[in-house]
Order: sequence, then C-alpha cells, then structure tokens
Amino acid sequence: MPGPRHRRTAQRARASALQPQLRISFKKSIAMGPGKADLLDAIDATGSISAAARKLGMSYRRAWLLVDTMNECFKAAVVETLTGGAQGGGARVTDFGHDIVRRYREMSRKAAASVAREMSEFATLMVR
Amino acid sequence: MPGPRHRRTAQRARASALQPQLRISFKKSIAMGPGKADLLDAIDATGSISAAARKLGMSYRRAWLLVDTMNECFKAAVVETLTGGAQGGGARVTDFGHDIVRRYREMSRKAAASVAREMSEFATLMVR
DNA sequence: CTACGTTATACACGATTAAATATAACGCAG
DNA sequence: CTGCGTTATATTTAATCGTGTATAACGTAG
Repeated sequence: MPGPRHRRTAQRARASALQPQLRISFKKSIAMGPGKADLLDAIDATGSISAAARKLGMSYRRAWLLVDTMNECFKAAVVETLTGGAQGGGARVTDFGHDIVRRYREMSRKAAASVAREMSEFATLMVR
Repeated sequence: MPGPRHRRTAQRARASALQPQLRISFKKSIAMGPGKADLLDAIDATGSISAAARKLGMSYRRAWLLVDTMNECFKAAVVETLTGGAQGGGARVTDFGHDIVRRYREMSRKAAASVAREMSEFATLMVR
C-alpha cells in the first residue's frame, strides 16, 4: 500500500509567517521592502553599513548593494556615507531616507490592517 | 545645455510598476503570489500544467514546482492532476484552489486600494 | 498492441545570486 | 608617518535557481 504522495513537513503556522509582505518594485529592482527597511534601521542603530551588515548577519557587499539600489531608485540619497576619520568612516540615514522608511512602514501597516480579517481566514486554509 | 527633455515613453513609470505586491509567505516558501495566481489561471485556461507553462513562457519543471509548493502549503490540493487518457493527462484547479485564488486576489485588491493615495505620493519620491 | 501527450522525476548545464577575499582611498588618532 | 576601520570596488568561489533533456508510468484512441 503506497503512502500518501505528498508528505507535508510538520510546521506550525506562526502568525508572523502569514503577514503579507509589501514590496515596492521599481523597474526590475525592489526599491523598498521589509529587508531594506530593516537595513536602514540597523544603519541608524550602528552608524555604518558594515556594522549594520554584521548585525543582520549579511555580507558587507550585500548590504552595500541594497543601499546602492535604494539610492538609485529614489530621487535623493537615502543613505550618506563618509570614508576616513576616527572610526574609519560611516553611514547615516538621511532625513529623506527616514521619510521613506516612515512612509513604507505606514503603508505596510495600513495595508496589513486592511486585510487582517481576510488574512486570518486565509491562514486557516493553510497547513497547520 | 541639455537637450529637450523628451518624455521617456520607453520607461515611463507605469502605475503597475509601483503597485504593491502582496505575497503570502509560509515558512520559507511563498504560498501565494502574483505569479502563482497567474499560473492557476493558465491551468484553468489550458487544462494542463505543461500547456500553462508554455503559455506563460516557463519550463514545465518550474510550473510543476510552483504547483507542488502550493499543494504543500495548503490544507487541501489546489491543483489535481491526471495521467494518461485521450489527451495524455491534464490538470485542474480544484474548487478549493479557486477559492484560494479568489481570496488572494481580493486581498491584493483591497490592500492596494487601502494605500493607493500613499502609493501615489510615494511614487513622486522615486526617480522619474 | 502501438502511438500519443501528460505527469512526475532525475540529471546536466548555464545563469544568476550571494559570500568570501583582496585591495585602494580616505581621514583621524597616536 | 603609521595604524585603524570604513567605504567602494574587483575578483574569486560557492550556492541557488532555471532551463533543457531524458525517461518511466499512465490511460485512451486508433
């Protein structure tokens, strides 16, 4: 007797796992998403791209590319950097960047709230 | 002296480029997103995974993996398949699958509508 | 029985992506 | 001047992803 064809890995569905993700695409790249917002927070907290990358467990190169993508997508710089100096340099989220993150997070919150009921119903249709 | 600022028709920022994408993640995989919804539509229209893949310009393997991911993520099958027979077999979106797509599309629409104003404001902050 | 088109799977190959490593420029501390 | 940590970039290496190809099982038509 053959077993079920599709085995399902036991997995509890955490509420956060079912949160809708808001991503703002621009041409082929993603201008803003949850990962980039977190990176900007980490740059705020640490004062440098490299420290933010370490904090988030990603490579410096990857963090730098994410910053570069953001700076390319928006009208103005989201992150400003300095080289040299006492700490070797650093990075800083601009006022414009803070505004971008604030707007993004507000849109995410609002969009998620608008479908909160539907999402929780949807969640009941997924493997628990 | 810059030349005439021509309207960049080729890369004009279409509204869809800035539309938020709703993706419903589950564990590490994406249970439902715009691509998977389109695939289910194509399976509806063609009656098979392979024809749907051809219609969407993707490999059969990729389409099959997307279907498999969906079937794994949800409580019940989203797509049912048959092998053999007059047409060699085929695939069919289940009633459950239709319900999933309907719910997903409704959530997408509602979420996008809820932040439509904020999105258009946000768009003005991006490179034109 | 044979042919056909599809599902389901496996494998090889290339493309894309990410990480790891290396290096130069920078500017201040010492 | 030298050392340090950072930015920015290039190069190499590894991992992931996607396609293409191949094959077996399947069930109906002919």
